[in-house]
Amino acid sequence: MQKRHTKSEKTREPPRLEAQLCFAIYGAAHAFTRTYKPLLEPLGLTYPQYLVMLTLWEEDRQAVKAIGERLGLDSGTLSPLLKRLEQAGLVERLRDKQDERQVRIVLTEKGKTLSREAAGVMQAIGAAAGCSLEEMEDLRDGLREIKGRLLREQPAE
Amino acid sequence: MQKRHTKSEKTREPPRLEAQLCFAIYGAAHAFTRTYKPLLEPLGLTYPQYLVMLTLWEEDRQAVKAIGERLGLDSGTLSPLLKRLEQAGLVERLRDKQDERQVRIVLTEKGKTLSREAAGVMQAIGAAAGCSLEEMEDLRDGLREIKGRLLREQPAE
DNA sequence: TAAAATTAAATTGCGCACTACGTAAATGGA
DNA sequence: TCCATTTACGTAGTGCGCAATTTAATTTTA
Repeated sequence: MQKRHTKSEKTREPPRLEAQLCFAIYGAAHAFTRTYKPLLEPLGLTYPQYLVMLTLWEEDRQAVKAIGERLGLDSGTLSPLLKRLEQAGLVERLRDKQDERQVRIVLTEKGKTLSREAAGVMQAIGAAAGCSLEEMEDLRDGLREIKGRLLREQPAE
Repeated sequence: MQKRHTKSEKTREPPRLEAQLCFAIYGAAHAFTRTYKPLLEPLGLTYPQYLVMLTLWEEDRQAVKAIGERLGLDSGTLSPLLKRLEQAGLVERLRDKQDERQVRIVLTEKGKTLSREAAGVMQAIGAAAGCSLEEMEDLRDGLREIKGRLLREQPAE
């Protein structure tokens, strides 16, 4: 497959595979967001907003922290994002009565209704990816695996 | 490696799997950038900057457009990024004499030297991911595959 | 109970990433 | 030659994503 090295520099040995994996994961992630973008536009959602809505459709009234743990995002990212969802009328942000440090994110009726429309998005993605369910499962598992290993190495900081 | 095929793929039932794949790719991409971040910090590079440098170490004097095609980025993203690399003294931006629309990105000595230091980063990533070469290859190929399908569906817009 | 430590969100600042738009240089007719 | 079109970059505005700091509420400890 490779044809154009050993030209002038042979100093570089095999960073190629590592680099290729970098490019692959980077490109695949962007490919996902690009594919979703036109599908989500009619719903008025960005891709990260869609992911937040997915977690809320699974479980309503979550605290910001819980959403952040699910998606690997912190309050610096979520606070403004959730405010935009609130402005769009999809969620409300309510202080927890028991622990007033927490803000619970609650779906509005409009937010709940949106999940029906979003069902079509999921179908479309499956079609665009041209994946069987087993392919999706394999990829999901492979990604979870490498993600898990990457994140477990570091936290011992 | 994969043995997870519990046949019975007709269960078109839940959006769960689609959601899980979303979360997986999203999380894995972020896990990559987070793992790289502390390793790249001593080099003064962000992850996207590192990817740009990788392409330049493979081939110097590329035009902005060529780099963009390699990484799937456009000039709106690359122009400010390349300016920061220039300010860091790693590259120069030179107008092409033959076609003055193009700006060629040229490694400085400092930029070339940096590739030696970066070699250590690549080792560290392999270790952090705990991956064999085959695993990395499999994942790369799976990602390329799905990315290719995603991007080929859309452009017929 | 008061002080200290911990925790949850929000805020700030910087760097991507994309869309839309603008400028200038090359190109391709008539 | 002229002029419309295409191409290569750049800028502006919006929205993530993260680190560091701040504010406020809760828990711990003395």
